[in-house]
Amino acid sequence: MRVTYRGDYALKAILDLALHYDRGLTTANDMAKRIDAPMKFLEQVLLELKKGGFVESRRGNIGGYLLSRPPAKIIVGEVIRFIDGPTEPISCVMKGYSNCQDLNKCVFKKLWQKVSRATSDIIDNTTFEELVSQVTRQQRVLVYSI
Amino acid sequence: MRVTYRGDYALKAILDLALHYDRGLTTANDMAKRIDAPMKFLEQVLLELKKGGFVESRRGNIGGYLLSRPPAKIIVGEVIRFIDGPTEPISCVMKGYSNCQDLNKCVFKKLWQKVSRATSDIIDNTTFEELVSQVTRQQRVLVYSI
DNA sequence: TATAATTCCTATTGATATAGTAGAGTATAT
DNA sequence: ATATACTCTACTATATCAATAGGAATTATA
Repeated sequence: MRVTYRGDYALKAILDLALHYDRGLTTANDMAKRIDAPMKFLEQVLLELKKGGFVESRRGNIGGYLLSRPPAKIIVGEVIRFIDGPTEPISCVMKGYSNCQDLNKCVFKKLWQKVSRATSDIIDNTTFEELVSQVTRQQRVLVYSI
Repeated sequence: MRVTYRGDYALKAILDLALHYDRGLTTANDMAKRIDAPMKFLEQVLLELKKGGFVESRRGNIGGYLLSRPPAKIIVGEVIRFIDGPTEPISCVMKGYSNCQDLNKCVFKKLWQKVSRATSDIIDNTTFEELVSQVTRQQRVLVYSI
């Protein structure tokens, strides 16, 4: 698995929207500043996220973006796969691939399947609700420590 | 983590040598046929593996390659990192990277660190001795089932 | 109705990585 | 000598990545 800037921005964009969930729209411009992404690049990513059904948008003056589902129903693995493609470390372990002919190859296939499963266990069991609560928890800690 | 063809061939080459450990040299040509890799490409990979101290070679007539250590002392993670580079899913979790300024970014950093550790747990605890015994076990099963 | 703000859409670019291909040079057993 | 095999370097074609750019379409509001 390799997370690209697209993927990184996508996750950060959704977290940003999750942190503002139920509090109106967020513009690409504001978001870009907060997550430190080039705004025009972020726009492309947001457009993709819209096609993926993760976000909705409103055009025109005072337009912007918002989540199309509550943060609890958006899963990290789902987003990153949609943006960056399969998370498997090598194509031979991807679904739809025929079995290896050679047994020597198969021992590696098993290894990569393990890696693949371990990765999925993490990214498919993390929702943006959890991430939001992690952020707010962190912020409380910070406030106390000041 | 993404395993390239270079990495894939490197692992398969070392397994091939491990299966012939203590039984003389193996030529790039023979190996290429067995692991189904373009021979000239494999040569480049073997040269790298030599630089990495994983294999040794002998030139000239009846030359070839052999492992420079017993299979029990060669670890998958070591090889794949040497050939394909860091296995971290994103650069911000790599060693030598400064901490994130923004807390929002940090929740992802933690996530990718988890993925990174889970991956390392697997690839850094698998030796070629284990892979060899898996292969031979498999072959026994096959023989019985014939 | 004009305007400003905003999303939507597509094209282009520069850099880098990937997966080879090719060919000549060097060493060595017979 | 010669055949065989490793060594070294250069080259190429393709794809991916990370933007950058510019304008079209939409919408609230003055």
